[in-house]
Amino acid sequence: MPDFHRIEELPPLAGQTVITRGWVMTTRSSGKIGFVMLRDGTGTLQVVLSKKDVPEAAWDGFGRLAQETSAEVTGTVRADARAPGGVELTAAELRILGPSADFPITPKEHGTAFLFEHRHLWLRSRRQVAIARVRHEVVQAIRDFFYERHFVLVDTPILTGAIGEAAGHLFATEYFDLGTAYLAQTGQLYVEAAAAALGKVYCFGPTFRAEKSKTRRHLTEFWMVEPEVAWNDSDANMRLQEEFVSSIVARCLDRRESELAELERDVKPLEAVRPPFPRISYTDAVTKLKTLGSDMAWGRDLGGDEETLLAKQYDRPVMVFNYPAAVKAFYMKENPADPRTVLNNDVLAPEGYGEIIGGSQREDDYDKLLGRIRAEKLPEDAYSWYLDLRKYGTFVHAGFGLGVERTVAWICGIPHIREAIAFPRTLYKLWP
RNA sequence: UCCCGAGUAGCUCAGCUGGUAGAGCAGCCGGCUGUUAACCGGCGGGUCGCAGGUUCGAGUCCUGCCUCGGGAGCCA
Repeated sequence: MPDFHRIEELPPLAGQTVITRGWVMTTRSSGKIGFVMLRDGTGTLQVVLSKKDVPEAAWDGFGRLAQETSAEVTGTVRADARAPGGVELTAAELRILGPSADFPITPKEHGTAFLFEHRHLWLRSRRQVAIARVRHEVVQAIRDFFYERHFVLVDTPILTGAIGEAAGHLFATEYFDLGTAYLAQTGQLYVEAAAAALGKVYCFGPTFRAEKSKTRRHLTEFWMVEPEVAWNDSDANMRLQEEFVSSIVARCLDRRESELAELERDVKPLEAVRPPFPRISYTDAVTKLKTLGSDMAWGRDLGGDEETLLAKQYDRPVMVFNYPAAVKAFYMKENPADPRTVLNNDVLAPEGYGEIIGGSQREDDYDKLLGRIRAEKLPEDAYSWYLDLRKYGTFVHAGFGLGVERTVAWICGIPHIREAIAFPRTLYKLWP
């Protein structure tokens, strides 16, 4: 295989003769001169062919190029103000590697239904490439953040027995002679066990929810990162969250500027994302929502409308803490100052993107936890190992979960979470 | 599951109080030596989501169904 260059490597090579490969985006011709926009995932390149300067076979090949034909071009790198990107390739030779006819996604408008039916091909578009690169940066920023702070990655099981909150919202599958297994909707309970072993841990993997959600904020399969820290209380948990979110955003602003520009993302709101984030108790939030015209009542969970209304009041993510125990999960620690509430918090992203984090201090009192399990009629046997964590050296600890796709959608400024993952899984999408 | 909305050419859509199907783009053919979603000329392209009903006549009106999109609930 001959040595070749990726498009991103070409700008410093002006004057040199190189080989490059890629896929055709568009072609244009003015009779005896031809232009090809080539992309290879690292960048885009304009290739110029002059009929009199290339072999007949190469000129003939130019005529057979169609959208998404893959081709190899040999030519001279040349700086030219007329070329998009400032550098173009004057072709000496062109070879078709893979023909393409009638590519379904044309450079015109398409509806989302059509695009998602062709998701495997839509991924090649500029916007989708930019989103994929931002997502990659978000994931790397997450891993680096925890690595630098000496957290240990613990991979939690995807197949689990009956555990978690409500089994009706889990995907079920046969599991040999052990009955039904469920796809995990959280790694949190396992990561709590690991926190007692390793101190600061996190899990990062796919999560599954069988809810029949039909909104721009929901997927049935999504990626979630869940840190859990021994000896952190709810307040320390919130400080970790704001530092975490701020570092992810800063990293994208620093290293994915061109992708955000490609997505036409206004980065002003992102630049404001710095600690400290505003904090408001659930109770104060209810009062505030009422003054803003909402019919919100104490005791109800915040709905999408309430979250958006509240988040609009701030220029950065807002933390809402200490919700009523009745609307929250059994494992959240009771608030000693007001037992009607628990020591938890959500982080609401600005610009209407909603909840990107849900977290809490965990109930570390054996009897109180057992009481909650019984009150919610959860299978006590299934939670015996979880109760053990409170039996053998119980410890103050807290953690949270951040939804990767919601975070990516917010940072990219895209309207629908489905574009934030390569192959989204929703109520009606299992293919491709 | 509930509430809205949409299904017409490969794609995006138009089609008026009912009169027998239209545009742009894509594709194909031809022209052009600097194009930027190039441009100019020409050509082909339809089970109007499905089934039934009203009517002399239905893309258009009525009923049912199907598919998809948005929202609610649930949550990250």
